Formats: sequence, C-alpha cells, structure tokens
Amino acid sequence: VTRRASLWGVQSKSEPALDQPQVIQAALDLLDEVGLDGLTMRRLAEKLDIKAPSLYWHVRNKDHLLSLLAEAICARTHLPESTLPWRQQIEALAHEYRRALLARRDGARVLASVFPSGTNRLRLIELVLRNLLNAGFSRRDAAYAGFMLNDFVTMFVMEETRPIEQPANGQEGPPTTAQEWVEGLSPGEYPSVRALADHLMDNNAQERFVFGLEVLLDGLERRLIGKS
Amino acid sequence: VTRRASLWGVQSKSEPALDQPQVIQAALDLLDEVGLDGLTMRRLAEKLDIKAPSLYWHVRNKDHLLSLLAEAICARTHLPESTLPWRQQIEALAHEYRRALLARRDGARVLASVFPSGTNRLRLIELVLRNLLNAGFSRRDAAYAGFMLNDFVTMFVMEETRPIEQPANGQEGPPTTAQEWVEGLSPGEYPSVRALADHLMDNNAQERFVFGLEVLLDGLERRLIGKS
DNA sequence: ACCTGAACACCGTTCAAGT
DNA sequence: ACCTGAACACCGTTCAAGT
Repeated sequence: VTRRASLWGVQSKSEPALDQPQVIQAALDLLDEVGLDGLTMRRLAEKLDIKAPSLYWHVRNKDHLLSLLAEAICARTHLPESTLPWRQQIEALAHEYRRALLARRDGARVLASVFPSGTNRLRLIELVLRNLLNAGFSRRDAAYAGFMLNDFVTMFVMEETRPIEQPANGQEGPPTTAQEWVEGLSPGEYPSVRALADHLMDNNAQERFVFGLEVLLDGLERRLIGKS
Repeated sequence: VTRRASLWGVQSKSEPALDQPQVIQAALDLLDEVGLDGLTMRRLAEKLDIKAPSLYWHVRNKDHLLSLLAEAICARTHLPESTLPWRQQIEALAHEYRRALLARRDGARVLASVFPSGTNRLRLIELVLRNLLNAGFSRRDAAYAGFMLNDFVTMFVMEETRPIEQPANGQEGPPTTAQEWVEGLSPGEYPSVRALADHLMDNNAQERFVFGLEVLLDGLERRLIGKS
C-alpha cells in the first residue's frame, strides 16, 4: 500500500488519497492477522503507512471503526428464498449469520461490541422479524424471539471460537486444556460435570449448533400451537 | 484501608499485611464504582494504598484477578430445593444466576471474560446438569442444554445492562437512544423492525427473561416427550 | 483535504531493590 | 514476606502545524 500526500486543493488523480473503504479493508485484514485484542489504531495506521492520528480523519474513533467492521462482516450474507416456510428461512438465516461471523477472526466479538446498526445488519434482523410475524407471533413475542435468536448465534460463535487458555509459563494456573480441566475436578464433587465431560468439550460445533437452533425453534413453535 | 509493611520474618500481628480476600473485596468495590472498563490494576492498587506492582504478589495477573471476581460474584447464590421437579429447579437456578450477575456492575461481562472454574461456579453448573440428567436427557443433550442455559442467562444480562451509547459530543454518530435509533430508520425499509420497535426497546427485562426461559425449556422438554 | 509531530493521560507487567 | 522505584512496551485521542 503506497500513497502520497497531495497538495491542498490539488486533486492529483494519479496519487489517490486514502479513503474509508481502504481503511476498513486494512482493518479487516489486520483483524484476521492479530484478532480483536491486537487490533489497535496504532497498528492499523502502521499497516496503512500513515501515523495513528491520521486515522481520525477517516473514522470518528475506534468504536466507529468497529461499527464499520461489523457492517462489513455482515455483508455478503446469502438471504433465503422468501417462499420457504418461516422456520426454514430462520434456520437458513441463522446458519448464514454464523457463517459470516466465522468468516473473519473474532467476528462474533466485533458484532457483540457495537450497537446493531447499518444496512447489512438491519436487513438480517428485518428478515428474522418479518418471518416471525408471518408465522403468526404477536409483536411482543416476535421481538423477544428476535433477541433470542440473535443472542444465541452470537454467543455460540463467541464460545466456539474462544481460544483455549495458553500455558504461558510453567506455573500453576487455570486449566490449559479442556482435558486438563475436567481432570482437575475433585473426583467426588461435580459428578455430573465429570460424567458429561466428553460432551462438554467435544466441540462438535456444527452438531451443537443444530441442536440449539432446533431447541429454540421448537420452543418458539410451541407458542404458536398453544394459540391457534 | 490502612496498613503498614512488616519487617521481613517479623510477624507483626498488630499490622496485618494485605491478603487476597482484601484485594478481591477492593476489586469488587472498584468494579461497582467504575465498571469493568474502569477496573485497572493501577486504580485497584491506588484504592488499596499500595503501588501497582505490589498487586502481583497477591494475584498472578489481571486475568487471575477476574477469575477470582467471577468466583466471588457466583458466591451466595441460593440453591433450589432438591425435591422440586427438574424444570422448576432449573428455572430457579436461572433466576438466581441472573440475580447474582445483576448484583454487581458488569457481573455478566466478568463471567463471560473468564473460563468457568472455581467451586461456586462449578456448583451451579453441576446442579443444572444433574437436573437435566435426572429429567432423562441423554448425556449429549444434557451437556448441550447446559451450554444453552448458561449462554442464555449470561448474554441476557450482558445485553440488559449494556449502557446506552452516550452522545459524547454534539456530532452526528450512532444513535444515542433507542427512540432515536428507530426514528433514524428509513421509513420504507425495515418495516418489521419499525413495527416491533416498542417491544425491541421496552426493556421490560423481567418479562423478557421469563419468556426466553420458557421458550428454552419448552424446546428442551419437547425432546423428552419425543423419546418416551 | 489530508497527513504529521508532539503531547497527554493512560494501560499491564517485570525486576531489581528496599525493609 | 511484602512492598516500592524505575522502567518497558504499549494504548486512544487531541491539536496545532505542515503541505
């Protein structure tokens, strides 16, 4: 990435200045490289060959940058056929949403860190809510269900992608692996945790996601049956 | 909080040194005062009338401190009657868990930031899993359901307690209030979002929590009925 | 219009040294 | 055993100044 400063008022077409889309793209690349915790304004500036304060010409502050990243992460989600039954549409949307969050490192954490706004993200929300209304949910239930679905997917992916604690040093500490975690439990205590240890940490994420989605939609569907 | 250094090897009973419980208590107080983002090692040290490096004698690092805080937050949760039916026990545990997370500022964020460990927290998990197993769920389903319940409560409280964005400056920016947020939507687009705006932001949290818990447990219960 | 230099007010953490 | 001083390697952000 090479650029040059142009003189004030002189629109030098051969030396285009940095613009916001380029900043966002660089930030997305940096996010994939170093994760959300490593994404700093200073490192982003370095990547763009400018000094950190220059970034504030293109974005209001770091929070604004994260909002823009959230929007970019929600872009290019494939929307379901509007002729499908509501449940299948919502299932498809949930899977697409998860896919989008997994596509970039710490995508779920980025989404969780900013208030939902932006056309891409709102379009997803709109579609979920529309399907719930079409299904026959009351306005209250549709709104509450929308929260649940959004929260479920976001939290699921955050957990799914949470890196396991590293040993860091040879010292004693919190368990470094899931295996070590369960073995650290005193044998007599927490018998259920021990009994379920395999499944608590298999991290067969796809299977677990389908399970969760089914439970959630079953629970929602039951409210429709109760009414009609 | 006043203390004095004691001479090396001299156990001066009248001048007790700082110990870990005192550090934790001060950290909890500081958390309530300034929130998770304001909780820094340096401020905590200041509150304890020591210098920041001294803290590392009592806790391994900030992450360790947060683990200790998570444990403290999970303490003093009232456990349900073990004679109650599984669903009522889990409902009671969910409400207690939420209550504990709400009891301290940013409690949910603290819990979400550390890997689950510690006796208080494990006891809650153990009880949920035990009830699911008693209810007749397979080991796999019980484990997955445990995740869902934990994630639901944690995410719910995080959202419930997320402070609304402040105006900060007079400039244009992300919406500052929920009211402003929905009014900023272009009228033609996102009709469902607009139609549900009241319920998307009423933040009648208690009602919404009960709704979510019922949906979740209904969805889980359906899997039992399908089997027997 | 867009970028830099210098500065402010912070962070977590280490490590030798004090008592 | 417990604490301090000094330092390292960072942060986000502002603001006057450059071109």
